[in-house]
Amino acid sequence: MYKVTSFWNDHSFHYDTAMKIRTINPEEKTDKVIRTARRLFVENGYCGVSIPDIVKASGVSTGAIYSYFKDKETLAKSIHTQTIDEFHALFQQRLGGEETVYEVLKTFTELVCELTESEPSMMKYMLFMNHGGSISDFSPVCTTEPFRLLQSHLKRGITQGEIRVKDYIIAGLSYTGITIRAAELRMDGLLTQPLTDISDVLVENGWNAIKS
Amino acid sequence: MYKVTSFWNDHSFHYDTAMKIRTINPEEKTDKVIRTARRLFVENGYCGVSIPDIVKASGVSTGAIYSYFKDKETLAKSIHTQTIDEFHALFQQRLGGEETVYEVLKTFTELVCELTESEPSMMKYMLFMNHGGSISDFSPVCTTEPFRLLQSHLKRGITQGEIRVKDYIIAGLSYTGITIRAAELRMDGLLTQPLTDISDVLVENGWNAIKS
DNA sequence: GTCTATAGCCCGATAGAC
DNA sequence: GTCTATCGGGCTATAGAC
Repeated sequence: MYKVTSFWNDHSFHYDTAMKIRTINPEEKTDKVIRTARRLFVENGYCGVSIPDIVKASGVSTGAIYSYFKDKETLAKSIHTQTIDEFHALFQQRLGGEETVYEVLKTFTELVCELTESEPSMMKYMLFMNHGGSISDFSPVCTTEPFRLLQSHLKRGITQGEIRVKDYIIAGLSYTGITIRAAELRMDGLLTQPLTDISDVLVENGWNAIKS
Repeated sequence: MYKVTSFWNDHSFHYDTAMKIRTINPEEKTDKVIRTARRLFVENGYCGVSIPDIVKASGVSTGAIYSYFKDKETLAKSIHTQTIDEFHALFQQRLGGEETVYEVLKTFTELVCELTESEPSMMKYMLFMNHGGSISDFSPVCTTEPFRLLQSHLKRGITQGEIRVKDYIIAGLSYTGITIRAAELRMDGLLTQPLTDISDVLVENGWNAIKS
């Protein structure tokens, strides 16, 4: 059997009566496996990373990995779900719900810029990870919650006349395309400045692309 | 030994004296292997495609493949080079050399839109193919000739005051980001319209993003 | 629950027939 | 030059000790 637990829960540490740290517990190891595997997957692709590779890089044994995850595909699926959930949580956390469309878009760009610098594995996963059709039922990142949230704000902006582009999908890809492309080039090493230094320009260009 | 020949050369067909078609010759088979492998690579990733897979899909035997290409990596490298050369040739073919910056950018978008519909494997390769670090010295697509050509025109546009954004790299990614994102979403099945139907909108949005 | 060792499979690359 | 058969190696997943 296997189980997939939340990243952050109240079982992350156990102390015995003498307050000495016990053996690292399963939740921590699961987390370590997921983060290590995500980094390796974005670097080498799903098929390019073997379980022995993950064992060596994470320090968690084969047996332990297979006790947490039924198989390699289940591990990949956990990484997928948790990465998107994590991004969505961070995005919602920054949104109070009362913003103008412009402010929501600006928040999106700023988040992507910051995460590209601070959590490159996470952003690389979201932008580059292509499970190569081999794993069938992975929702493309652009159909997931954070992007649907963005789309609902765009629809509002179009209705209210703030946005010139009438199709909300085209408006969305036109705004986000700039931010996403900048993140891609930054992670490919073509942009040498930190993305956080140019997020204002990206917001400005994206908004010019679609505003009325 | 192995050799990599140009896609289009004068040895593609041989006729005997009675004008009956001879056995399919090596150039045709090399081409078939490259195109089949490219399609499989973009679908399943480099590591996700085995030589037996290519043998089955192309109808060319293992022995023949290894006579054209030293190994799997050499085959991948040939695909990479030829795909970029092919795109660059098509791009230059549409440019007379006397265009305004706007016309060059518009030509780029129109080419990407048309190829996304007519040669999806080629565009998928250029946009998605990530050799996962495993193959070391692959130039990222965005550092290759066609993109440098675009950049030289952008520099001119900035100097002449047609473009507001002062950094040519940021101007370039802001314009192309929209076109490229549209191609990505189309190939992921999220855009149902043919890209050729919306290329005017993409040009307009991209130009609005960077124009003075 | 977690370890090591290994079974069984398929891959990349080659050898040798034609 | 092109085929099929095959070798060694490394993979996924499991079995069995602790």
